[in-house]
Amino acid sequence: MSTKALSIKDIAKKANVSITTVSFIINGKAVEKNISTAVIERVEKIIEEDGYKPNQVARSLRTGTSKIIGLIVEDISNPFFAGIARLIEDKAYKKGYKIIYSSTENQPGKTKELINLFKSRQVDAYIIAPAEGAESDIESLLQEKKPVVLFDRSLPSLDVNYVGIDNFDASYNALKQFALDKKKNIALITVDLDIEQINHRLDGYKQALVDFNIPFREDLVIKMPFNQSREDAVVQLIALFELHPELDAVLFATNYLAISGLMALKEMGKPINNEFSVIAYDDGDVFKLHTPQISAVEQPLDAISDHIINLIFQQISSKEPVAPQKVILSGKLILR
Amino acid sequence: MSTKALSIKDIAKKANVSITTVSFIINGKAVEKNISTAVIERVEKIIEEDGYKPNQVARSLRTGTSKIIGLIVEDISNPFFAGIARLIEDKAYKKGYKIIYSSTENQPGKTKELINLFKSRQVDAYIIAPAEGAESDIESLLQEKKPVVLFDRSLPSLDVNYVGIDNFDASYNALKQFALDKKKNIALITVDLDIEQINHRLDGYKQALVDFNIPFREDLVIKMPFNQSREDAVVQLIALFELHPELDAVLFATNYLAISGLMALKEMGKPINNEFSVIAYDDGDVFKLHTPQISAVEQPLDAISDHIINLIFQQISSKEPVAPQKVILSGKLILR
DNA sequence: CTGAAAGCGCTTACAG
DNA sequence: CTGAAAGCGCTTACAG
Repeated sequence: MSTKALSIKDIAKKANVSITTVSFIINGKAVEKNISTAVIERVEKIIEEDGYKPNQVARSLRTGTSKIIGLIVEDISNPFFAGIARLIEDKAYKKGYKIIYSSTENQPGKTKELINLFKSRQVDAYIIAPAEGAESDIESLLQEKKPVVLFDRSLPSLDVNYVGIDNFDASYNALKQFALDKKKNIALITVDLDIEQINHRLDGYKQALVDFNIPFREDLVIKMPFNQSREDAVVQLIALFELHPELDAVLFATNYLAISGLMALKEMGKPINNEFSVIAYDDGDVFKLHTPQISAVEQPLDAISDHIINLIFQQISSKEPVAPQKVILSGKLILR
Repeated sequence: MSTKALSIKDIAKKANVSITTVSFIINGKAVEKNISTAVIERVEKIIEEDGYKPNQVARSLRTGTSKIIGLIVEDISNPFFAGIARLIEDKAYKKGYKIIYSSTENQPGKTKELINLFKSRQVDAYIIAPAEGAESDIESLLQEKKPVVLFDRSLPSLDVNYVGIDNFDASYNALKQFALDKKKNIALITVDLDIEQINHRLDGYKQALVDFNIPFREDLVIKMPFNQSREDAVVQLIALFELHPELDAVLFATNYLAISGLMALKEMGKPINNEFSVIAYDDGDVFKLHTPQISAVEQPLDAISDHIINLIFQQISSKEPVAPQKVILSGKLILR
């Protein structure tokens, strides 16, 4: 019924105490401030009965904190980011924090815009999968001593917390498997983004070729345009597979590229078997249910989220600056 | 460098005007308030150069609005909700609004908690896929004249905006297809939630059986526990399929149940073909890439998000109360 | 043991 | 054409 929310003033009046007293009680400082038990009980009863909830906005303005964590990713609907978002939300919620998110679509400038927007909302901490060219924006956050954790993509030039998998290693292991299977013509289908994670996936591929004595061929590393439509990707990949009938193995550097690739193969009627194998980054139902099942590099979502949240709260709760940590987990090669 | 953000006071001082003047300029009321062009230009230059951004928290406290929309869903990592979240984010962003989200996991009480939390943050509008028993919480929002749009699941007892597909119709059409294919023993695999959307999916199934002269069998409607693990679901479904070798068609009422079902079938080595067909709710890559491809009821994510956002902004921008609308779209049966 | 008052950074009715 | 001042709902240093 009440169209207007209760304020601390209303509670104070009703309880016949000052708003100071109510504030101390709300914030659990009643004992420390020697408020009498009688008063505490009276006030708490009124708060309970009237369903009073402190106005967080006023609190934010006064304290400079918001209990909100900003999450900036490339695309919240990508299963990898959506999974991380879900797990982070859960863990943050348990500590009384909420998440506000935004997708950058890798648009340059969007990261800066989002950070400014979040700043003006007094966001307490930032979890960011940085787009290309986000260094300076994140640098400014660090200078202001804001808690920041990057994930998925590191920015090597910055001394900042990071959680991710060893992409070099993951690619290397995938290639090692191909080498064991006597593959000779192994393509890497990747994306034309100059971000560390993607670069490492390429580096691991190259190093493995060297170590296993497979000649590197420039024309077997395909960098697909990032903002390409699904349809265009499928067309391009069909052309690729037709152009290179000698291919006997493919590593896809992202889950959406793998999906496009599988669609291309399905359309062509080209089977996946001992003569033609594929491995995809980021495991998912689609790979488990595919016929045949698709081998994949699984990122440990739960461990990644755990580390992110722990690093965030380490920083939030400590007065002194905490030395940034780089947490590198292992991607798990799941052979099927 | 500046560890402390600029305030309107700093700008006013630097420009040698009052904060009132600066505020008018920031809020585009300069002309209306007859501020001289010289002053406007001077102030705007300083704002630009110093990169001043108004503190949104202070603004919220003063105006009672936050330019934040609250999104409450069952699970943000479910592809359906993640897709909606992405599209809504985009459309809201263009109007200067941001999204704060939370997952309820269908826990009773969680909705109330989230609404209260969002209220205390002065969220301007609510987009909710309501869990069981959320009626009274949403009712309280309506009484406070907050903009609210429900989606995915309607609450028939409330006079509130809603966007969703015609689930009765979608199930009916799926069953019609099965009838055309001369199916006789058609199971519905659904979830044990008493929410409208799920009930309608069952109702459409039943009505179609009547209309197409197929006997209804209680034992072919399987209500799986909502919070069941993937593994348990697969075990239960394998048992089901073994118990009912006479089954010749299955309609899965949610995408995750369909995925569990496909895993069960794969594990059993039971093929999907003319003798045993399936249709799934909520299309996705996993169904397109499956061998054979799986027919599905596609929800038009883009149209759903468009309607949600339009309804939200209709309410936000109008002074008078707007009559609630129920937008019922069609699910599209994609036969493969 | 408790309260009056300042102040967080804005917006806006009012005054001139 | 522009400014001083009140007030949004809190927290907290200070006073008694």
